[in-house]
Amino acid sequence: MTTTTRDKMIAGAADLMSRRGVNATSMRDVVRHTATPRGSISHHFPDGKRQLIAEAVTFAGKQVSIPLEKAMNDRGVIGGLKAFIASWRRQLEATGFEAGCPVLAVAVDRYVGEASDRDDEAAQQHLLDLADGVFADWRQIMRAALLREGLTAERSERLATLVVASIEGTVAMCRASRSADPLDHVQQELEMVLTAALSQATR
Amino acid sequence: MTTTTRDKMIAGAADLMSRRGVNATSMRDVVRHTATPRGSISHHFPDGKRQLIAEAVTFAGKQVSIPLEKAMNDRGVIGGLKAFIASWRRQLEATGFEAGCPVLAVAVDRYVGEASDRDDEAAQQHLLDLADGVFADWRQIMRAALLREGLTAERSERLATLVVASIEGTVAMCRASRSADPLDHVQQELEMVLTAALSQATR
DNA sequence: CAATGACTATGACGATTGTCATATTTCAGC
DNA sequence: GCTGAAATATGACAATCGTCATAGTCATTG
Repeated sequence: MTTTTRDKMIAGAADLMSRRGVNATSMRDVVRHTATPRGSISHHFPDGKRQLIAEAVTFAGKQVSIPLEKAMNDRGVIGGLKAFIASWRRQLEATGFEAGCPVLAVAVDRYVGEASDRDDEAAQQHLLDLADGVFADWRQIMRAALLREGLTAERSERLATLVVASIEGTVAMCRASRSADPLDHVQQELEMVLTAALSQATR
Repeated sequence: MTTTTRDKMIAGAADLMSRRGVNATSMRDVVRHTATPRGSISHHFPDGKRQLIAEAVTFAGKQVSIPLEKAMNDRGVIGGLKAFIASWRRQLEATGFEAGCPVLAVAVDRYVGEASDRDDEAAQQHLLDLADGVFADWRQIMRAALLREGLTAERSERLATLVVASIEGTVAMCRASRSADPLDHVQQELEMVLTAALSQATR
């Protein structure tokens, strides 16, 4: 596969970003971590680090949204929620609570590029828009599943926002406390909220 | 006041961290932003940037927890929640959705210090512990208020975790989307969850 | 075989970083 | 007013950053 090097760089960047944040992940770290050639970075990503970050964000977004959508279709809203949370728990525990969410990292961390881009607000907003798009994507999957179960559009939107936001926050809290306890607590409460909303809708 | 310079540096660091993240905030930025003398930084913070970050985290933690605890005591759980969310909304809108939560920034962003500390895991954990302590502090205030209203210890702990985690995640999402809509949605749902839990407890 | 293109290797560049050493200033307390 | 400590100013240091230029390798074509 000719795109192996490029893909490894993107996946490695997403992984490092989820562990350290955007600015703490240097391109030299990426090539070290993925055992890829350093000279290829400007070849595969002519727009530099900003492009690599952007591709890492959309990559991480799809990596979550694709199985999430499948789980929602196969197992319903509650099953999809369980699968969503389980995947985050797996990532946290597999990395010793080192890796969080790379999309959240972009949403929190402001990328400080080369001197010419220091005040380039447009380029900055582009990364934020990408992160926002990923969140909106996840939210939309949740929202559609809730709609299918008979909830109103407004309620579905609100609950989807609550689910995505609370899980993102919880993952960060788990990383800080090196414990999955917050995830357990949030999972229980979210399941109660959704089951209550669903039973209320079909009543 | 002799501590004015020091305090301005801490507050400025917290502000910049909430806007850009930890690593995108340089000490030169802090002194530029706060109009404080650069030479004083090693005087007031002999342990360097790591100490400044640590003090900024605990400062930001108290800045939230003190009014939060007061609101919880004065206006009850729901009123306290409203005040909690309102303060975040104020900060987001006052800065044009630039400033998020500096504590979350520390929880997501890994500080990359000088070469001698690159592999110093202990010093790294210290900052994470501090962020975790702030989250635990906020959670504890919420938890105590719920306990006072008659909820069980387990339920109070779970709901407190949900509230803090979801709001942290929501603030980051608002920053990404440059909109307070997620905060509106989460606020409505959290209020419904808490009122339902309270009425269930006193029944 | 030649050659054309994609890909890799390596070193250098200016800029910025955190830190430190060394003045210089400020200002209580005597 | 003098003195000594606290605070501030300034410049330099090594290290690292993202980027780029140049040269080398390699495979797939004609």
